[in-house]
Amino acid sequence: MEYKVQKLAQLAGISTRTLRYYDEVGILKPARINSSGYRIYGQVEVDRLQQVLFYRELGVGLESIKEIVTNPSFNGVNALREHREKLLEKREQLDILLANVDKTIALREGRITMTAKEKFEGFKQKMIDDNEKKYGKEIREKYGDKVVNKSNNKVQNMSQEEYDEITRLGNEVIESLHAAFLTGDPTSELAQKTADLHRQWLSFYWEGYTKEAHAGVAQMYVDDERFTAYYDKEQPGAAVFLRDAVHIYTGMKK
Amino acid sequence: MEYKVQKLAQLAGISTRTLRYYDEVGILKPARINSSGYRIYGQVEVDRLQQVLFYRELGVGLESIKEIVTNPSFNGVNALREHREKLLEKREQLDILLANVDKTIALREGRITMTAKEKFEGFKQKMIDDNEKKYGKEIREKYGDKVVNKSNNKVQNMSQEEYDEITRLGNEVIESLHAAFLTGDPTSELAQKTADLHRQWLSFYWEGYTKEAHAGVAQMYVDDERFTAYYDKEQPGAAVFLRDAVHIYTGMKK
DNA sequence: ATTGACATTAACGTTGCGTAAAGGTGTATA
DNA sequence: TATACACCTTTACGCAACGTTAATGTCAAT
Repeated sequence: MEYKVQKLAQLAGISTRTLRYYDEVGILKPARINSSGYRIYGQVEVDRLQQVLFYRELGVGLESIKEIVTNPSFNGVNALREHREKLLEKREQLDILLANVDKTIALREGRITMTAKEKFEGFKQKMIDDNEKKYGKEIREKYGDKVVNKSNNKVQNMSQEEYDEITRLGNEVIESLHAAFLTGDPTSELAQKTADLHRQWLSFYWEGYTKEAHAGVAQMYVDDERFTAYYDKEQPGAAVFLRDAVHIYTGMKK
Repeated sequence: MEYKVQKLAQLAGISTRTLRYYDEVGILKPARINSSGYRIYGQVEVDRLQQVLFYRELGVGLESIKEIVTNPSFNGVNALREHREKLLEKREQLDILLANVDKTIALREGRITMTAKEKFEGFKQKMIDDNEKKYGKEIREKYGDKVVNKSNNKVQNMSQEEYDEITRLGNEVIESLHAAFLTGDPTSELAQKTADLHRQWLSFYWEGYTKEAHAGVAQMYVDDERFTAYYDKEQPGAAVFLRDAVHIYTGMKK
């Protein structure tokens, strides 16, 4: 049995364009071309097309399909396994997106009144601007623009609740540090709790928390006098103490 | 503070091409163009860009983003909700793909040895070909090419186990029909069990089982003499009996 | 004056076809 | 036999969101 494009197309439930395209990219060449230049397909091609469509339904890309169907020695299962991995990745990505979208919707339709929100937006912007003015350049040099921007974006899209929460956490860190400092022992339970609070606080600004980065920031509190001044304001030595506590907390203590 | 493309680009962690593209499609126009034709962005544009990138990270399309950021009255939350629906659909699609891929992998790496498998592939192909030769045209006319192709594809990608199972089921239908026919009552338990077996058997070939289609096929067994002959071979009247049983089973009995 | 970093526009490439447009082929019918 | 009509062909733009040359202009410093 021989078919021209349209016959084969409706046999397979696809368009003639698709068949021509498959010919063009070498996925499925017709058995022969007749004297009028028409594409003529035979049984072999029908079978092959069936394979192609099967893989296509699984979402496999045409390039991979081509490898599978043109290369008899090619292992279809392995290709499928690779494909599976890609699908899994995509789904994870989707899940992350969905979580963020849900979160954003929840925050946006939240209980922030318009005027209060506007004022609040001003605060946030000020917070970002201040930070940029004070530390912008160094921080950007140290961590790269992307990280800083992500952080700023995060702040900008924060809700009142989140803002309150982060402020509260910030105060808690200070209070906890104050109490822990009095023990004089960075390994003490209180000091470790402080380190943990500090981690939570940081996590508001950072996408992916890592121990290394945490330890790095703690070290910066000692190296950069502006930070040192902030933490040492009421208790000289508090910055060093916090760094030690965090280094122990993160297991970065040499 | 004013920025040219590169400054703004690295501030935002994107490419200059992206900025020019956003200008081109009207998502983010520069504040002004200087005498040399350079794009100059100000604080307003930085803020806007931050918004754009925020929505972009949520996977929102540029068209929607454009609506959101250029139209102050536009409701961002609603756009997000729409977007959320799209994401959910995508994930469902992905899940279906994944399930099918997994299934295929499991079947392919199954216990069919190469030579046995090849022989088996031959059988399957023969089965498809025979069917096409016998009933192809009519069936295709009645149910459309897509349905038939899906069915054929399904058979072609069946494992030995599935093939055995379907053969076994087919026999079971015949045996059960034989026994039920002796009761003479299509409403009898045995007859209804036969109808159920028949449903299971059909479901191997069909994607979406519906009562209507089931009833239709049963009717065809009576209308088409080739089928009638097959079922009536040992017991004349069996085809009609099966149809009646199925019509009762599916609730299609007028 | 030259170099080097930065800017510009223009235009193709990516994936898998849909959708014309412009024109040959095959056959049934007036 | 002319013509209509269904079917075939190639060519090529369009989609999303930019990446990637290529060719060329601008600015500040050497």
